Amino acid sequence: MSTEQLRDFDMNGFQRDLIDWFRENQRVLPWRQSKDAYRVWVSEIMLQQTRVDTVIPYYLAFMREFPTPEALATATEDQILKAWEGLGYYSRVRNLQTAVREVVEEYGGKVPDTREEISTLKGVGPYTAGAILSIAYGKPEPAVDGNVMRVLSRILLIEEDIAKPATRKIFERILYDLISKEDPSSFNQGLMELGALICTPTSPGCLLCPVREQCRANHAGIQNTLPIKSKKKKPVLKQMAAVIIRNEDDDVLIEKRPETGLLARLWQFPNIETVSLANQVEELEGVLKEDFHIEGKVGKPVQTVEHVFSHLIWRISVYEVIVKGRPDVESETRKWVKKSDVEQFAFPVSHQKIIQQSL
DNA sequence: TATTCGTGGGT
DNA sequence: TACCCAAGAAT
Repeated sequence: MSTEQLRDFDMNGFQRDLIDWFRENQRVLPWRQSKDAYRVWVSEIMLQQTRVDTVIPYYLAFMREFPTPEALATATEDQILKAWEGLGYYSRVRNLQTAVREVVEEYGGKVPDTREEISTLKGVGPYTAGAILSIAYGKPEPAVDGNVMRVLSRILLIEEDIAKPATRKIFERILYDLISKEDPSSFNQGLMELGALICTPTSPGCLLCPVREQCRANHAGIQNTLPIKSKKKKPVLKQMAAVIIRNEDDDVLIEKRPETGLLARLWQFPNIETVSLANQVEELEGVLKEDFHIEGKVGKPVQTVEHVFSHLIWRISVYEVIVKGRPDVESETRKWVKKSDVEQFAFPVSHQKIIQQSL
């Protein structure tokens, strides 16, 4: 044991109390019914920056539709995006399929069990690698997520800024010493479970904590001031105009978003970012004329949808244009679909709202 | 390293 | 309301 932060720390007592607590108090969750590496993998990808309660129904449906690496490897992109619709961070599922295909082709369908190999897979970063290795394969590898940094900041009284990328490595180094070598799975999951149920961001339940005796922050009475975390900047507001182009036969025009970037390859209603709210109608009509060769007045917005992302806000004024027949605007990324068929396509939540209210 | 990538729930 | 937050990774 050479880690400075672990001097005079009761490692054995901490491991024992944490693991005993986890074995007794862990939640019953779908991905805990087996330690199959593929199932663990899917759950860990879904759980990135996403709450357990949100993930559960998606996980159950996803495993029913893609029960094996082979099933996911052979699915279409439209299928996997539809399965992910509403979960957010859609590159997760595209990366997951890319990685699963590599596992099928290069590893005979068996998820690799070394950090070196598993870390080469798309979408598998330091946390996910450690989670799969410890939970599925019982290896003593750290899995440092937000819970772990918060919990250990308090337990060991560490005042590094956990918002900084470099801080994660500090915890990883500590954990290579601190992690239980007998049950790395319960130890890692126990840290996260403790963070989720007891050692919460605000008002931690120290009176119920199984490791309060080992907690330096609790002894010092400063558990509410940890962890140290610098603040993020506010999201930028973007004024948008979207248009529902439809005809008298319930045909609707939709388009596919660009290959990369925000909401990549999801479907949407044609829309633009407008320079000014005052001239929004003119801007939209100009684009309809030049880009779609559709003449006509868009009138007043039929609804306004606001959607908040991590780093920006869309305030969307939704217009409607009725056309005759099906103007020939189709291409690789634009198509006419029956209103009743729209549900087959994967849309971002902001456009799901448009569908619900106006379609 | 800082930013880009969603969404919904909690306070 | 206006934040903050959640089992992060890619760029």
